[in-house]
Amino acid sequence: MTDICADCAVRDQSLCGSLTDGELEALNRLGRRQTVARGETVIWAGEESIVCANLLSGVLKLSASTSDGREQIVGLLYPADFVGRPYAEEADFTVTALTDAELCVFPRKPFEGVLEDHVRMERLLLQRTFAALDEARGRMLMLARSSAEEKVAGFLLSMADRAGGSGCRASGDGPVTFDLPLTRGQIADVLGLTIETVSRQMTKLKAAGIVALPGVRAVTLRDRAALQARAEPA
Amino acid sequence: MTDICADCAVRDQSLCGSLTDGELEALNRLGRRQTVARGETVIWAGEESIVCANLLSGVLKLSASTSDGREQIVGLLYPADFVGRPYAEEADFTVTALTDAELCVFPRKPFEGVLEDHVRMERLLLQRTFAALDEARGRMLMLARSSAEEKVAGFLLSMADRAGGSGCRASGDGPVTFDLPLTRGQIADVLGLTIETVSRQMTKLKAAGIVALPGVRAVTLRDRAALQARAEPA
DNA sequence: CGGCTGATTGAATCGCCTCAAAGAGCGTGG
DNA sequence: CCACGCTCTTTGAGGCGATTCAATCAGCCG
Repeated sequence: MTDICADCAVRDQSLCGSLTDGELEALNRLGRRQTVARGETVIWAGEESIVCANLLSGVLKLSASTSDGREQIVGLLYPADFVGRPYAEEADFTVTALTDAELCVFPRKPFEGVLEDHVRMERLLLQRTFAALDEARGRMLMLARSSAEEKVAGFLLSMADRAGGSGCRASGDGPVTFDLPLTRGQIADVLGLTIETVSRQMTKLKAAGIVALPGVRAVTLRDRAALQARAEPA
Repeated sequence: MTDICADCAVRDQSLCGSLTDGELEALNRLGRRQTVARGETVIWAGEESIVCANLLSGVLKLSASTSDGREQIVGLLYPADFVGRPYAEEADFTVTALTDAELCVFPRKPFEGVLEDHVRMERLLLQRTFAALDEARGRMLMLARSSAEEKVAGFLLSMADRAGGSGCRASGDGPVTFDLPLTRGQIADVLGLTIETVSRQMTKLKAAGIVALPGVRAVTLRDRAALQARAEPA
């Protein structure tokens, strides 16, 4: 049998890290690799909640929209993050790939069974869900009480931290360059702003010499401390 | 031994509903009743996470603030809701009583032990945490994308639903009257508005004949459909 | 070179906030 | 019992930040 877990890049960071090689068997039988292209939607809000998954590579967005089309990104998912909503018949949020991505997908019902058979995995999921809840609540403060400048500055900082492992040039306070996996419009959806406001704030930070924008997607932090000062809250 | 669970009003609705009378013993030994007065803070953000609890009666707020004092209420807690954050060394949010309230308090560490010994309770907590996460994310959409009018209308509807059991006069679309457990300022903190804006929106709804305000704390829904139309999104 | 998508910039508007003052409800003490 | 002080609410006037609408610009691919 092909062992899809054998070459799993996130084996130890994901939920599966709580299982022994033997226990992994059960999941191994259940899971299947799936690649999704940038822009593709994996889960639709309002549809039946069919699958759960581990994200192997790429970045996904978790979004909610009003009936008249206003959208809000309520979370971003990175490799090793858990995707989906066990114990719900219906998905409340839409999951869409921001970059090409790879998932390890499990049918929800059988996955719930595995969860129930493996207490350590269930406990790890509980801890991650708490962490996600904390993050969501922190984001509520940001959305409701931060100015556009604070939102953009904070967002750039968090993206820089997140990109630390890959596109990083230097840590400390030296210039760091990285690529944003989001368009201006998507950044606006994360921050609860409009695309024009995000653009204006970026331009302002550039004019202040705090960041440089070598390309449309690229960002260089020239003065992390100044950026931090403008991010303040969150 | 005194059995504090014996006369528990929320025995079956709370996390404890997952336990048999026998299993309840362990929690019974751990827990202690605590009453808190309106305005009193139970958990301080940034402090060590010492306790978890079940809310027995009253309403609590869960809030976050920026370093410069701006506050946002990130959740409301009602009887039978779970309070606190297992598996975290530090509390990220402040919990404060909006009304006089009664809690069944457990020291966090020992509580985690009980959680680990009782899989059904842990599973129930997982499901509740997922539900809280869904709610928090839905609230993000509201905070970021709803107008002041939509926020206030939606808030009144949700409070009416919540008060359904107690202060209700009639269901359906007839006039329903209930008391808000929150001041205008606290409503503003929930909705990410200012106190003045909340007041103005309430006045506007009253002028439109959609609600009546028999007292400062009391609200009567005169036209639920119209209110729903103004709430739209969320 | 068009044509497309996404980003930037500008001008004008509007919604909500800020600041300010007055009013209502309520408990306390003279 | 009423005056007083306190907190919360309402209402008004004015300003500012973010949005809206609109046009231009940059990168990319056929």
